[in-house]
Amino acid sequence: VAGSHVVAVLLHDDTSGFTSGIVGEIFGRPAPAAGMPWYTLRVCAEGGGVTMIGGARLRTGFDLDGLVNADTVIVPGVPHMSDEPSAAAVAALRTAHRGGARLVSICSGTFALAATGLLDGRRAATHWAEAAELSRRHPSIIVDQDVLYVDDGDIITSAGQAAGLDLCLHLVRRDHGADVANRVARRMVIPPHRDGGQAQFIEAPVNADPADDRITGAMAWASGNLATPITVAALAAHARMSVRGFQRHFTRCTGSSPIRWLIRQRVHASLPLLETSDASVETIAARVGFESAVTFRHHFARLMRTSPSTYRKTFRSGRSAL
DNA sequence: GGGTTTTTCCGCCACC
DNA sequence: CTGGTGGCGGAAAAAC
Repeated sequence: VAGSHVVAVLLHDDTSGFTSGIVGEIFGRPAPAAGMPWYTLRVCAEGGGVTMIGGARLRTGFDLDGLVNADTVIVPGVPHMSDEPSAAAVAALRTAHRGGARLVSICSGTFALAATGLLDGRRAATHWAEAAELSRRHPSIIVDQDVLYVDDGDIITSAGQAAGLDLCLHLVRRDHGADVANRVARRMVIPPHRDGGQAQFIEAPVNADPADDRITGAMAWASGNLATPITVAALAAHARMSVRGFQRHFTRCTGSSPIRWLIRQRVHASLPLLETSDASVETIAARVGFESAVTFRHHFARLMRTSPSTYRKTFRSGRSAL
């Protein structure tokens, strides 16, 4: 598509403004750098308007026709989204998908995508409290309860309302690279990437475990010192725990083991370097804390499904026209 | 790519 | 008895 990438957000009654606001903040604001291809946002609703939580009414600039020729269609969740969406909305989503649009849902918006049948046999995420209901209604969908979002190529689903933020940043990363996504994240004053499970949010988010502070403290220390070799023993020492206890607490509050988390951090830190610097792969490997380039390539390939050098080439040769 | 060494993981048990 | 902690050792993974 020449020119601007069209993002259509499809609202439903009882929208809170929060999720649609996320979409607006990321896709509705100007590009982080002048002159680059960016997004055009269309806010759409069946009938040209929706009710909002608290009794407000929102009139949108587009009806379902706003989905026509969109490159991305985003459906934010609302309470009771699990009610069957209208036939017209389902048809519009199907048509958009057939026309090449990627379909995106936030939180319970996944139910609307599920109603199109396009998710059958594929992996999807939704809010943890509604995962069971989604499985019951659409048994062929593989509901992943352990992630913030699932990117299945042309269909991308996210777990909770705030996970929609992670997902939208992920889309920017996919379209324009990690460096641009990081700049958008910085503008919004949020961390550029959150890892892993919603598991950490499921159990007792209210009763904060004092051990979590020591874990996050160790994580912060590691993030700031990625360039140096870091052992699990050193992390445990920073958390003032035994290695065994540290591993236990880390997996509980993070959903992944310490070393896996660390490797992800290192790979993520390498992305902007690959995109914007001319440093060799070896140099970058060292800068993000891998002891050898071989190890770096190994983990990069496992997580990104490409090699560091082809990743670099992809973002050098104007992939952002997507 | 395959083999060796080192590190991490995790079940188990003992302890508080 | 419950619920958390540390240490040990074999299995698995990572680094070389």
